[in-house]
Amino acid sequence: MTIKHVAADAGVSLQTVSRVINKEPNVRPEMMARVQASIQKLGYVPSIAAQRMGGSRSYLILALNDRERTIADWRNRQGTDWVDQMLLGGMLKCAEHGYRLIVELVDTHSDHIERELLAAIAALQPDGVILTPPHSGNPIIIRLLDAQGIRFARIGSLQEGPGFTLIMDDERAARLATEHLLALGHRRIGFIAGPAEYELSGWRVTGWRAAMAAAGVADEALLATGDFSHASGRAAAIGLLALPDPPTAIIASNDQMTLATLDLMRERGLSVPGDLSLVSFDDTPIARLAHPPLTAVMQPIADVASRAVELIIGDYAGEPTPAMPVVVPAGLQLRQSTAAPATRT
Amino acid sequence: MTIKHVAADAGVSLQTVSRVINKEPNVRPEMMARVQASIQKLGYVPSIAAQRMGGSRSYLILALNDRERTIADWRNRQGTDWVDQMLLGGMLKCAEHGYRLIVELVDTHSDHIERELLAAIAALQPDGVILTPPHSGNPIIIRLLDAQGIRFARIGSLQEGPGFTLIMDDERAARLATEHLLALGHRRIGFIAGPAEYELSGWRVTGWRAAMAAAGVADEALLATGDFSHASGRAAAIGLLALPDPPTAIIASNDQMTLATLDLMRERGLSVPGDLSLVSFDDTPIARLAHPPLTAVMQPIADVASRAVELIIGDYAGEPTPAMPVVVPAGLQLRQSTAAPATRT
DNA sequence: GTGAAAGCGCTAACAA
DNA sequence: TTGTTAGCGCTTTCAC
Repeated sequence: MTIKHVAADAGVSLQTVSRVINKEPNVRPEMMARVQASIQKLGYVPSIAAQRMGGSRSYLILALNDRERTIADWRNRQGTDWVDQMLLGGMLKCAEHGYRLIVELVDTHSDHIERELLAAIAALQPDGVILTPPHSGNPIIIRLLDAQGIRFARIGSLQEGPGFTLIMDDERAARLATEHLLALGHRRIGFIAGPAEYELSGWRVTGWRAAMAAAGVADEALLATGDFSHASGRAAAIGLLALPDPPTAIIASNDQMTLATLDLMRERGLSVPGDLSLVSFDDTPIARLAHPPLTAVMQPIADVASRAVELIIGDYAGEPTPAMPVVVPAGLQLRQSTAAPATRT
Repeated sequence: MTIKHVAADAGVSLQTVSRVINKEPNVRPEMMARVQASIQKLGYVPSIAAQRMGGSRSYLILALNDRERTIADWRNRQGTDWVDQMLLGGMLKCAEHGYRLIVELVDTHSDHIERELLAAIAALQPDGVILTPPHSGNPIIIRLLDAQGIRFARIGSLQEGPGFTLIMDDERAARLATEHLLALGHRRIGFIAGPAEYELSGWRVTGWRAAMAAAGVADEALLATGDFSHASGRAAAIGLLALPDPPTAIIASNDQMTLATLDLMRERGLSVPGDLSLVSFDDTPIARLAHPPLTAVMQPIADVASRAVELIIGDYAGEPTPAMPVVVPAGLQLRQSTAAPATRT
């Protein structure tokens, strides 16, 4: 079934069929109806390879993820569902417009990152690329994509430069989380930050700092840093709890580090939220399956991915570009890991 | 960068470059080296769209999943990582061979399933399709793929017919699980089966039945059925526990139903494994994050997906086809939800 | 062992 | 508004 069959069946030229397929103007309604009837009847669907060859779009969008971290998450099976949420939001939005989303893994730290990316682009010739952290802040990738003239969306990066930028308002989310704890009566609220490699690590710290300062209880000693791993979260928690005036609540920058803190408390025979309130970031399945279920900042990954696809596709239709960055609000999911602090003696 | 540039740079014809790319014979080693040097130098990567247009492969493999169930899993965020494991095994294996894996969602119950599938095939012209349950047992899909002459692998189906078939040895796994409980001293072992729509539901029951019969403790009253949902698992568990001679252990056919049973026990103030031993199926993240962590049958989804890709790609190279079905062993992961039964008074 | 030709299914630029 | 022509980058004939 090719465009030729349709043209023959409808008694028109190839070009007219092509125009109908691509919703181009300058086709009489009756012609259009006739062509569409033939398309329907013959079950014709254009080959994207041929469309691509003809100089049109490839209807392919690449979702670029960090290879090492993604594979580690898949192997660990700890419930990290970043990729699933990307697919939920991105793939479904793609499907609405006849696009496909292809997940591609690329090494961030590799020196041949350019080769890898160029190879993927040359092979697939995607119409757009979605960058996730830490790729979204990688100047090499950004420059390369820009030079190639490929539209791309950067999720979780505010770095200046070309491409659509989308963030989940981490700063505000961190402030909300902190204010929630302050409202419960906490004054010593520790914060376990993520690695500096991720821009959002800084935003989250900023939000916490702002809320603490506003409440007049700021103390940089309450800030620790991890690298998103369980082990690093544990180490950070140990440090915070060893302070002369330890926190009564801790916010950790992802679920793994929060869980590490929870495990540590359990080991020490202490209770959450009795002895320590805990707020997590990301709200992957692990947060709701923990005991107690964790109060957590929900990352609207599916929404952001969906918006990213819209931006990439919408651009083609000549739609106006919204102001950057596009901010998708993150919410605080209250669960059972937060409570008023125990009264000190 | 096209094949032309390479040909010009190497001082050979297009055809020779093409031969080198496709590892065809009849190219002198020195020619080959020269061409490869040019390819390397220019960073040339063939366009898969053009390759496809030229009558060659598309280097695309479709992973067909059930739309409704997959989207529900993504939205629920309960840690079901079937798609991730498919990607882990399938996508990485694809990457090794220059292929891409595209996840495609299709309605099983839809009457326009043929239209959906044909559209995807016409658009992408994939070199192969991987079918997962319940698609893998769907005669309409199987017939259609066969008629289209597309290679396909069916995971989790033993139904006769064309295509490669792969199973995870559910029957043996169920037997192992049952024998584990028997060895612990259990005699009343309940089984919550999955819906008949999934062939593997039956295999699991068969394994349990065989082990129970071999031990001389078979009792069909101990068999209940659910539909893989939490609610159905709960209902099934309630039924089993209400028996005159209730089970001291229950095996449920997936993690959701096992967790429902665990929740039920907790509600009733009973302990696992103290009052009831529990064995789960699938071993998604939820199983290891439960309290207590669940002894579970691990589904080697990544391995199976990897094998499926190998079969599809390998076939092209003229490799001999292994005997069907390809059986990938499933193991039993021992955790803390199983123990010897409490002694009856 | 190598090269020249034709054609895959589609779209862009042009002409009518 | 419609049809015609050329060409996208590659692989397949088929000659040499």
